Amino acid sequence: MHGPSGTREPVERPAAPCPAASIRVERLKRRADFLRAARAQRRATPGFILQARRRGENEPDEGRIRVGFTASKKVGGAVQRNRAKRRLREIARLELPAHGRPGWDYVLVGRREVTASRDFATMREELRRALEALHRNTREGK
RNA sequence: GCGGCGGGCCGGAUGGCCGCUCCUGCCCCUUGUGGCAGGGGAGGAAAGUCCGGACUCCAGGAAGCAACGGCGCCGGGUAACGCCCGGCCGGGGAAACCCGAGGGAAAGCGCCACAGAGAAGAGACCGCUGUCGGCUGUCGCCGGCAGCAAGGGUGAAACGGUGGGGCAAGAGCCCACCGCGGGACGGGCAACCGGACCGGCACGGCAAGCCCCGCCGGGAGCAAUGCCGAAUAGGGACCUCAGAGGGCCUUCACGGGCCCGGGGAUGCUUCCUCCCAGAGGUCCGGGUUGGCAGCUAGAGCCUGCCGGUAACGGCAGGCCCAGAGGAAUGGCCAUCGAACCGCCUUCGGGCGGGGAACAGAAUCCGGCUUACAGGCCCGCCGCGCGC
RNA sequence: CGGGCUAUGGCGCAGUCUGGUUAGCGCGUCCGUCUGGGGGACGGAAGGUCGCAGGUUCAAAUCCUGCUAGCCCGA
Repeated sequence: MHGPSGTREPVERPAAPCPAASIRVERLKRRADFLRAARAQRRATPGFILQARRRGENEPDEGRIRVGFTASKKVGGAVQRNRAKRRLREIARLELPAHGRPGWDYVLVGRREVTASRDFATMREELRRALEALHRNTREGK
């Protein structure tokens, strides 16, 4: 991206409620979970759409972060869809352990063209901001 | 050197850091959704799902008939094919070469619009010829009868073509050549090719219209199928096959054996083997939404030799080459880098920009078809120049 | 994995099986007339590579083959 001087990306700011480093991120598999997440909150970014939902008290896996990925046929052919999912998986892997919250479900939805081609560092930044916005929104709402 | 034709192959490279998945080995006071190390990890089309198989279930197999579907020059290859190779015939091209669903229209039915006189075993509109009559000075015109089908015209197609003889005018009426039909004989495994001689021409097209002939095909599909676990009340209602049969031998009896009969696929029928005294289906209610096998060693890949014009086959040696399951094979960076664009050029190239097509396994193979930036190699044809 | 349907003027549909004559119908569009104007009625007109590419045939929207796009079933 930049010249050779661009050493590393900005050092990650220790998020306020920094969770345990060994936190696991589970994969969302059930259709019902996807539907519930879609009905909860959402936030659109240029590269993807983030849906998020805090699980109820009696749901299992209390301390876990769960995440699912959606890339429908609208995103493109198999190549575009898989590429979009791979990149979404990667930003989730890099950002969610530090910036996600335990007990939440997240779903990342791919968009046509953009998800597969947008600058990677920018998408990471957008995910951090979207997570922050949704969490703040919930605190104020409740 | 230029233009063209055919075939084969490749389809970004190297390294670093961080991940995913499978396999193997090791480690553990954390036997876990664990850790560490090493190794494997998309394609020529993985695609469309258009053919052919393997495999599994419908119990296994063989045969006939009917229906339906597919295929269709000949020979070969193959597990098989609608694929491939070689050949034949027809068409295109100056050639290399390319294209062809290419059996049967003298078994039958059907169709051939419009135009045209006439469209299937047809026809006489304009015409041509003779003769008779009328008109007329003549050329000629009109009408009747008889003969003709050459010329004009229509059409996609008009019942051989060209030239000559012949005739009142004409016509395969006769002749030559070409075409067509038959064909002794010769060549070829065959499709087919050549063809002495004979026939005077009769036999239009469409079968990707019905059809006839020959060949092939039972159905469903890895969400097939098998096993384990968990859960529940192995619950309830209804329906189907059905006859829970008969005889004989043996035994005191229980039981066993044989025969007839019944059932066990998904058109009907026959035969052989095997199996059965229970099996199957629908609906209501409840539970589960897990795991394992199938799952990758195969019509496999590489090399060499041999057979074959070739497709391909045989033998020997070597190799192990993705196995996921909301679905791995990735992300980022650096260097090198093709197309393409700009500038310079001593036409060899140099400098800068630029950054890689179509597309991703889902049971597995053999084909076909379609998409594809660009590059490499081989062979052939034509033209020009030089030796 | 298996099966089916559709594509025709701007829109909705016929025609395709059984090939041929002007590819037709309704709505819409445009022009004109009636009205002071609008609406409406009447008269007239324009507008179609029949999804794409090959093939069969004298002739193809129609028959055959291969593609493309959209939709719907079943396991």
